[in-house]
Amino acid sequence: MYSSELIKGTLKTIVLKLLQDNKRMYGYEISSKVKELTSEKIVLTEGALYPTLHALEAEGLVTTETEYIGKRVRKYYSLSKQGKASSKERVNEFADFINTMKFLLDIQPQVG
Amino acid sequence: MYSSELIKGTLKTIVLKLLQDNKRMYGYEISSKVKELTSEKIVLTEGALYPTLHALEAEGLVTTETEYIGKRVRKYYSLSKQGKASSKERVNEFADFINTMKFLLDIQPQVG
DNA sequence: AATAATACCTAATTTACTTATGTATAAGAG
DNA sequence: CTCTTATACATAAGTAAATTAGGTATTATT
Repeated sequence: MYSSELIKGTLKTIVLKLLQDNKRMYGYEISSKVKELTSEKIVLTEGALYPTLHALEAEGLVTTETEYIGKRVRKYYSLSKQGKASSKERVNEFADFINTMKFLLDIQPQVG
Repeated sequence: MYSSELIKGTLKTIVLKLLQDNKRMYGYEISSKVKELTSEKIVLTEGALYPTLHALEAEGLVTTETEYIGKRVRKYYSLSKQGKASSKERVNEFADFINTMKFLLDIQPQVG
């Protein structure tokens, strides 16, 4: 687990990228997927995730569909057209940022 | 210039790393150096930098010496022993974080 | 003489979280 | 068959780390 400061500001980027790869996901699924993909190094708390999803919807970057599995509700999120564009932009910006930081912090790519 | 969210949480790491490379720096110099090294992609605002330097001092990670250049004051910062250790830790953690994020966001190292 | 650069500082506000709490259904363990 | 864990959503209060905006003063440049 990384110190919480580090992850700050990357949540929206992570969510948008996952939605780009998976078309349609619900909150709990996003959180599980990130935990799995990062071997629990990055864990999205519900208190951060749900408000972020609501913000993305308010910004028009995602659309939602509610479904019922039995009596249990699931809210699926999909990228809108702007969401797809925003996702690419954000990932590119982050990639650029990584390069700048690697240079600034003199981080070498590890061999092996 | 990156969106301000991205840079969040990296300020202390950047400052500690610069102090590790340069032994002794003053606030304005740190800010100028970062601007220069990143071609103005990362610009530390004074409202963020000075409180951060004070916090690092309060945490015992840096020590200070005040000098006068003519009548103008300069406050030099140097890493303490703990500061040096903390600097390495933070840079390593960030390097690890970068790798996790590259995987998660499917970022390829660019050729050329 | 006016402006820009150097050099420090802090207070009010905003942002993006964490922590805590709440509701409810479904599955699995003992 | 009851208890715990997992699934699945949500919000509210508090906190940390910025931004924004202001302030002071010296030195260099136009």
